Amino acid sequence: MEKIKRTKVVDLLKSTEYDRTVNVKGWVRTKRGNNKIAFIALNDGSVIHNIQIVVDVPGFDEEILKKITTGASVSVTGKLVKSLGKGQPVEIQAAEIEVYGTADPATYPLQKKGHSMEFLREIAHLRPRTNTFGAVLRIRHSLAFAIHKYFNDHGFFYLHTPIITGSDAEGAGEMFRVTTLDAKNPPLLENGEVNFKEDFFGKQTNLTVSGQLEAELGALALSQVYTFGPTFRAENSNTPRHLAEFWMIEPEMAFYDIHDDMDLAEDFLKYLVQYVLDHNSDDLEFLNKMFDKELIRRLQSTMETKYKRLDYTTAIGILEKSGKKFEFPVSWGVDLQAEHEKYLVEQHFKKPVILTDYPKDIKAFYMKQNDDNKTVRAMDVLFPRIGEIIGGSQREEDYDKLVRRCNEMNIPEQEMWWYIETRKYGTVPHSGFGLGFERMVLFITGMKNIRDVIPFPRTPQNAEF
RNA sequence: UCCUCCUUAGCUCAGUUGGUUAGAGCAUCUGACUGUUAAUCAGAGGGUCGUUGGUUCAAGUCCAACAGGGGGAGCCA
Repeated sequence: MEKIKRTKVVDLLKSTEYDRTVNVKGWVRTKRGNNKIAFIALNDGSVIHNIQIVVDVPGFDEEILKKITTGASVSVTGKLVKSLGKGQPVEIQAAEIEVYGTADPATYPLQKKGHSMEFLREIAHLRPRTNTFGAVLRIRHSLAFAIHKYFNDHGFFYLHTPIITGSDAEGAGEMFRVTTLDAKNPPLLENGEVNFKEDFFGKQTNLTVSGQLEAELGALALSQVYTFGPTFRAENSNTPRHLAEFWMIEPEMAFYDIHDDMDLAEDFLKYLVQYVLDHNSDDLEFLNKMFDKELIRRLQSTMETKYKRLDYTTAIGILEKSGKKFEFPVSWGVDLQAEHEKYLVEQHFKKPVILTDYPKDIKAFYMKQNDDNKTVRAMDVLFPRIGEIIGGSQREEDYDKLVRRCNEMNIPEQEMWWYIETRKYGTVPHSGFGLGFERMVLFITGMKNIRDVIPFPRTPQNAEF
């Protein structure tokens, strides 16, 4: 038989050109039947659905059919026909089957039946072959693409900020050290401390915790830039919302005040949700059915509503008047705890909330100071189920105020000279925010644990795959 | 890092006040069935009860330490 080009399952299922010979390649999900007829559900990851292969058993070598078990990889050539059974539009009547790789059923860990997420994390090398991870990974891709598309279509430039950074003053958490020094025998100074002058870069370096400061440099030249890259936090965080290695999106815009910043954040989030609703409906329906019956409705409701915007001081008033007993008592000046954010978003307003103008003492040094000398132009977007999904602010563009704030917060001015100097030459008002990519995937897929929305999660005590 | 719960077959779990030979469903294997839909029906195999130590005549069951995992909290995105 002449060689026929492979067609993906996603295209075969949409095809109405019946009775033509096609070739499909993929991994067996199930085989069932008897000694006359067998049905193989084949999946190639192009779509959540399988294509059904119909096998006339007496016409095939028994040894080949024996190898076709759950997990095996095969190439099937045959006639694409309208399905005789219910449940699928088309099926393939197999004429030729080649087995690429077998999967011993006695040891292959993936069964036809569902597995717990905890078990699947232990077999991260195989879990992409499940329906759930296929759906999550396709949605993750869609979201990444939509992010680039949104910014590209809005005149932003993709700026690549460094992954290895020489500054440790960003204040966004513990950092991973990057070094080529011998851990057992490092060069020492006379006082016994490690001599980092002999290290690869001639100074202490770390993995980045944020590309924001560098993104600001880009915005102060290109007007609108964004970063989309990996970030690293060496915090000992063991929660369903934290990773040691995660991806972050950080747009930074010159000539934007905090209101422009909030407008962009809200429009951006809605665009991403709508993009996935439009392009991944099969995967969303699967997740909605299997994991989270409210998922699609919740996504749609965040599209329809306008996010509630209010300042920190007003929010504190609402919490104080709520009459609720919080584990952490509320008063002006405290940082909002998860329980407080949950109350505001899920009980009081019942919609996403954008909180602004936080006390300066609980926020970073680079945020623009308000005239009240108490608060800064920060804005956090709080989502149901997730909590803080975006953190952003208008940046302090005044040279003297920024230097004063650095001194107050013990930020080493000499290390940050390049950042501070942008306020000396052609400074402009500007703003930006950071979106945790995995938290967005978490929200859109309805998954419950952030370890299940990234292919290879990095968490404390876990870097197996 | 703190609090809390869990660890029994390949997977998901049950296992009584400590008491003979540790159970189920699914998966796997064998057989039956001419169109199945996470097929169905019948049968079979499969366990050092996370590890180490202790209490006891006797430990899957009680105690301790350690390891791994879940949930909550903090840190944050």
